Amino acid sequence: MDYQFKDIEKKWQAFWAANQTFKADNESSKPKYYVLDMFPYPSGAGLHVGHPLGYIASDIFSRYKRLKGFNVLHPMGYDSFGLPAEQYAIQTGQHPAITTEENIATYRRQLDQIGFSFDWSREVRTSSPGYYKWTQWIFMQLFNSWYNKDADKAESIDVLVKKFESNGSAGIDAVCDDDTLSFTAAEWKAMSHDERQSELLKYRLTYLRESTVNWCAALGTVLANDEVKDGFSERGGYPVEQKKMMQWSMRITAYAERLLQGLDKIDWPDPLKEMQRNWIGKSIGAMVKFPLESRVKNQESGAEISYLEVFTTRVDTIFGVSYMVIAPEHELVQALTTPEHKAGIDACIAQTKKKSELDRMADTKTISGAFTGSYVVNPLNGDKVQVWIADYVLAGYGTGCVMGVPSGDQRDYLFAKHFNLPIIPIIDIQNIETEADPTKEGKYINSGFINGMGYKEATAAVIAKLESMGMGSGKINYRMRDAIFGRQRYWGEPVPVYFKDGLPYLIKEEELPLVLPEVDKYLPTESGEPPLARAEGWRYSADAAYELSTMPGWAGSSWYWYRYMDAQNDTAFASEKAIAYWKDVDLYIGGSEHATGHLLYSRFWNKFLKDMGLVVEEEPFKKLINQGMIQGRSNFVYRVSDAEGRGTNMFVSHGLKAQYHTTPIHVDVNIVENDILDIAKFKKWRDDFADAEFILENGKYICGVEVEKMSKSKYNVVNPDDIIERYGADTLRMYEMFLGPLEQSKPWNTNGIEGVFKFLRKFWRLFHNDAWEFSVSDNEPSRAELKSLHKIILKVQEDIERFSFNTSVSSFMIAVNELTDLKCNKRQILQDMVIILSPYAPHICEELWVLLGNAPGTLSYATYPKFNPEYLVENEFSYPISINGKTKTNINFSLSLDDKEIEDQIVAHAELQKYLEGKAIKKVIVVKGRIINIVI
RNA sequence: GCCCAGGUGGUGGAACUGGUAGACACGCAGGACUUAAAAUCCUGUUCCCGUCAAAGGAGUGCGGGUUCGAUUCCCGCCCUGGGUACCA
Repeated sequence: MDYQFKDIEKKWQAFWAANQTFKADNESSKPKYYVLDMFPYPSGAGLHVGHPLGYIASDIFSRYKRLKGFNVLHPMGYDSFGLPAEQYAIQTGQHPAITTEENIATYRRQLDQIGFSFDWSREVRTSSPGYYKWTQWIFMQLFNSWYNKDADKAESIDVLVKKFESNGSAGIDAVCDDDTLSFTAAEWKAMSHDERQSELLKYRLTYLRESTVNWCAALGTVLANDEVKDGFSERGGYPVEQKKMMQWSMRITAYAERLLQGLDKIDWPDPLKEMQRNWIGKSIGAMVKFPLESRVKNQESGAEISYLEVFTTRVDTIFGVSYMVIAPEHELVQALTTPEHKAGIDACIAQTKKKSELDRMADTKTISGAFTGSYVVNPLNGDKVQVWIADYVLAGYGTGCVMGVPSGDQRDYLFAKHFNLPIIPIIDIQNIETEADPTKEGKYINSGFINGMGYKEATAAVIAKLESMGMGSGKINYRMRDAIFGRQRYWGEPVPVYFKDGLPYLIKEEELPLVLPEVDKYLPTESGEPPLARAEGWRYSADAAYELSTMPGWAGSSWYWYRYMDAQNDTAFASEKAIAYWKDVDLYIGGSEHATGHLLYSRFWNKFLKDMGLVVEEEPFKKLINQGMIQGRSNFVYRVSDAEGRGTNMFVSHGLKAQYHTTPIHVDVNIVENDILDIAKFKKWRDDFADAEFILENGKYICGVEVEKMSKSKYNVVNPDDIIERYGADTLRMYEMFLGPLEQSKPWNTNGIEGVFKFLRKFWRLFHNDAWEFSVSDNEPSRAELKSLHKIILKVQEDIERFSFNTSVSSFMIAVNELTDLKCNKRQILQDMVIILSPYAPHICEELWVLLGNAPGTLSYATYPKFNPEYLVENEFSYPISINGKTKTNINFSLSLDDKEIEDQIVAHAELQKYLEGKAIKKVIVVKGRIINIVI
């Protein structure tokens, strides 16, 4: 029979499901190996061709590891809470659970078609109560914990309470809020219950704090940065401003140093580690207090403030300070502003509120700021320094307050130039005519007692001086901020907390899961409360209301790999035994776009769970591979605008669009063929295009093209379904690998898929005679056949172990081409070929495996063939001969000759004379088995 | 802006540790088989100049550098993609 991929694939997928071929056991005499994929968010667009890229790679690896004798855990699930389902719910009224359920069914069908060796008995869904019960449970453990810096780990809050009871707050070294009180044991005991709870909240690893959010008053909701475009909501185009709001936060900063140190112990791509290091942003510097010329009152806390404190990494430049800047949202701004400057300050704050943090940092061209009218005093030279506000200073980083040193910092330089503030040179070799010079070389000038010193000496001297004055000290600062953990959304895990007298308390453990209540609409209430406020009668008790915000998208994904170890467990997030067996993830494959989100939060929760003694490894993912993103190829039509700039019904072809005013509109790539629009389909595609008219070129409408992220909203999603229908899953699997290096991003195209399909047919044909009858020979293989086989045994093994799947597909092609040329149909060769190819193309291999006379289903647990180097031994090599680095010819030499012997023969070689142009040979470089270079 | 990655024929890519640039495919051109098409097979295919054949020259985003030798290492620039804390 010819290669009937449809029948074969259906048959084996059914076989694997019926026999639970890939079910992993939680005990085994084999070594364990845990291969994890980043689980997908089940979007309404279905699985697109980008998803399987990583899954195919991990599946090849899993199948390979089974062949190598490992007990492999390879699970799959769904990260099923998220914004898109909620937005869809808002538009249609459809409950997100229903949408999600449907999407998951689609995903499952699509995944099954590709022939993955997942253990589906362990499937997880973050939105199912049986799962999020444990997400809530972990939240509770965090709430019940504090970070003890002395022990350098999280501990139960009860330990802290005991310390307070015996010694008060003395000697406590915790990661906590900066407004904790000092008290004795007696004072602690004298506190009211509420006072104690309020104090403890400042230490808990999940806690409430004021955070800035994108607030859209018109929609009455908080928006993701994603939903905000240029200061307006993407939906509706309403203005968005920055607003402060009480939010749940996670004290991830407690783990900053451990998150940083842990990077050295894991096998992750260096760029990704680098991104995390930069995100954590450890900087060694100093805190410096600048006394205020006159004291002010903090209007929020009522405290008297006598100084502004800054963090700086260049304390040595303190004599170059010519102004001070605080963030526009800094709590002292109003207090520092003098009446005559109030108008300017208020205008500046209003401007800032319109910009997101990202805009503020990205925009270095517009320099804006305002003088408050107040002054501080430089503690080292007594200079009076103006206090400004400027939006390049962020309240969330450091102290929200920066000392301006224009000679050493470019942003400060531009700011000083713009507002005519002094620029003081402080280092002798500094050149500050046109820009700042941040040099650390040279000797200090204009710098009081450090004049003449070098950088290191000066830094130490300044810190020592500040410490002796009580005006500063050395300090390590992290750029990373605590993670905001509340979302004003419906489709997420409810936070297992209720409020009584304004203080948060956990619900009881036996009350878990706190199930997401039903609501009439998925929008915020008219008064701007989150959607959960709509749930009627949903309160903890008559005098205690539930927390109304839900958890962020990353909550459920921060521990899911443990759930796979013991997915059905009802009494723990995973049993101690299961965790002790599987321990951690050996190989994790996913996109680098998660570098500073998911991958950091997961490490954080893992470290916390380790501190609690609940898991055994400090790091969750031993080895990580980033698969590249398969990008979409978007098509555009160009809508012509009229004189007033309004869109018309007329669309102009790409080549002629320069003659009109146009707006590009994404068009579904499925109604475009080779960039030519199918006009009939276009008119049917959306109602508002039914009467569209077109300006064509050469009778065709040519669409514009752009490469961007594959996404439903860009109408550029390509499903794997069509490809499977046409070529089968084995072809899809091999083609996605053949497309290029796993780690590289690339736009999707199907240009080369025919070649892969032809390869599989060619492979099938090796086992069949001209009449398509199965026919293999039991004769001894020839030396040439064995050479082809052992070349591929070695190559595929090496390639899989360095995740170079594209090159092994090429090698398979070469091997099959060679065996076809040799007309090889020897069982000894072909049986091993089937095993080697099976991780890549499992269906066809299962079929051939059985045709070869093996028991069905045993291929997955067969043994990878052993490589024998004897078959590859060569005794001669055709050396490329280059003259001054330019290859001229090839000459054969025995590989047993040493460099000197080759050199002697080269010098005497007659054939080379014509290349030497009569010049003398200066030097001969022989690289054994590689190249010979003659220098003349 | 900042952080990270990438840029090689008409296309996807290969060259793993500084050692023959373009493997393997796609596409294209020509041919075989066929009434025809599909399928299959064979030959050619980086560019320029040129030939019966050859022999030259250029060439891995751009400009420099190190080296006997650079796609690979270093410096500067340009372009593209990802992240930038409420997309996941």
